[in-house]
Parts: sequence; C-alpha cells; structure tokens
Amino acid sequence: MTSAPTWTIAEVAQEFDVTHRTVRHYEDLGLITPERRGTQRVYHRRDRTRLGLILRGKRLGFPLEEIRTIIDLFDAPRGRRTQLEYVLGQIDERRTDLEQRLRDVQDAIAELGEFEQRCRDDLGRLDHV
Amino acid sequence: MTSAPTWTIAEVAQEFDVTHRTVRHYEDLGLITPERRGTQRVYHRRDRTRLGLILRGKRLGFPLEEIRTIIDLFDAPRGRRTQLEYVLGQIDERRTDLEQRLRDVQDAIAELGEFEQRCRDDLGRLDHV
DNA sequence: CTTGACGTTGACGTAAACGTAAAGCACTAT
DNA sequence: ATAGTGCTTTACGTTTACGTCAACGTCAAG
Repeated sequence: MTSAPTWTIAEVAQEFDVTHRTVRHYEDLGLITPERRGTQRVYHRRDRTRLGLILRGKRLGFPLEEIRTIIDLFDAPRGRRTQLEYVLGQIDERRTDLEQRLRDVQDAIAELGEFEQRCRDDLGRLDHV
Repeated sequence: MTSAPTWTIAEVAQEFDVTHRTVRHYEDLGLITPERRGTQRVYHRRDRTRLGLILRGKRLGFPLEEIRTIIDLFDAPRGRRTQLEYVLGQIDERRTDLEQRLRDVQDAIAELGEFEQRCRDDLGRLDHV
C-alpha cells in the first residue's frame, strides 16, 4: 500500500517555478497551510492545488488577499442554507469579474489581430514595389 | 466648423474613474503625453484611447512598464522591413501571453460553474428533506 | 564529529503604483 | 481687491509582493 505523497518546500517551489520565499509568503498570508513535522513544512496534494489556484489568480492580476477569499470559498462550510446562499452570492460576484476579464482578453486579442493585418499589408506593399 | 475636442485632466480622470494623480503618474512613466497650453495639460482623443488601453491592460494584470511597450508598439514606425518584422515579432509574443490568460480565465469560469453546481445540489438536498 | 545540504525564523530592503499633503500660479466672480 | 476654483509641481508616505541577508537548527555523509 502506498501512502499519500508529500513534498518539501524546495520541491513545490521548483515545480511551480517560484522561490521558497514566495511559498512562505503565501503561507504568511494564510493562502496555504502545510503540515508541520517538527519544524519542517510538509506539503500535500491539497497545498499544490491551492498553489496552482494562487498562481493562476496572480496571472489574472488579482491581489493575494482577494485570491485568499476566493480559494477559501472552495473550503467554506456549506452545511446551512444561509452559508450556501452566501457562497452562491460570492460565486456570482466572482463570475461577473471574470467575465469582464474575459471580454478584456478577447478584445485585446482581436485588436492585436487587426493590427497584425495592417502590418502585413504594409509588408506586402514593400514587397510589391 | 467644429475643431477637435479636448479635455482637462479632471474630465478624463472622472470619465475613466481614476484620480488625476493616476493620470499624471501614467504621464510620468511616458504612457501618455498630453499637449501643453502654457502650463496646463490638454488631452486629445489619442490620449483617451491610450488611457483606455492602459486601464484594460491593468485589469489584465500587466505592469505599467510592459503596458507602455505594448501601446507604444501601435505608434511605432513601420516604414522599413526590419521595423515591421520587429513589430510582428512583438505582436506574436503578446498574443502568446494573452492566449495564456484567455485559458486562465476560461478555466476559472469553468471551475466556478462546477462549484456552483455542487452548491446548488447541496441546496437541493436541504430542500428535499 | 564536523562539514554540507537543506530547512527554519526574523528582520530589513525594494520596486511598483499610486496616495497625500504642501505650496504656488491663473483665471473668474463678487 | 480678494476670495474661490482648478490646475500645477515637489516630495514624502503607503501598500503589495516579494528579495535578501543573518543567524541558527537538523540530519546524513565522510
């Protein structure tokens, strides 16, 4: 029988291409809470999942504090109706935000495409002469 | 005959929902270069276009310095072949970056949808009992 | 047993992106 | 003439997201 795999701080840092300082910073802000064996940190799959979410959130330009509230949402208690309704409300806010970003990215890609076409036209004119 | 419209710093700031300090900061970094009439700044349509691009870039999480290189690209000289090829190369880099972000946003929205479904299921079970 | 390799906790430093006075010019309105 | 409104520069303050030592613990290898 194989027990659940774990990782050291150096391993997760290398794997996600960040420094150990960064990983510890995220822990300071409460974004990840690795197990402790004595004084050493032990990272589980759950921590890696969270790290992935954090870094994606960062690529999307969210501040770390906001990222924390988002990924905490996934682990929030949903036993009572009021809790569930709160979570569903939060989900809606997040979606609104993300859909704005989706439009932003799509617009930017479209503009880039138009601009590229203009450049290619210019290039064609240079060839033609 | 109507001459080209212009705006004051207060007007553009209000319109884009930023402070005049922010607008001036972007000028300090060379992202916009409004005309001067005496000591006063006069903003033209071109400046507003750039401000829109800047803010969208910010929503996408790009640092201002990178935003500057991007929007400068649109005004870069494209007279010679080498210049055009440079610009086309830059466009490709940008597109690669933006497509990564597109995937990120789409993944995030998808995950949010799955999570919402789980929550709604939980809510249904509460109703059903 | 001591030397690395890797880990730990402070604690201070820094770059980016503005915020926030402070102090002064320019024009208009009373 | 002076008071007010809006714009200007200068300059230090703040927050976020880490970087960068310093100083020390721990465990396997030589």
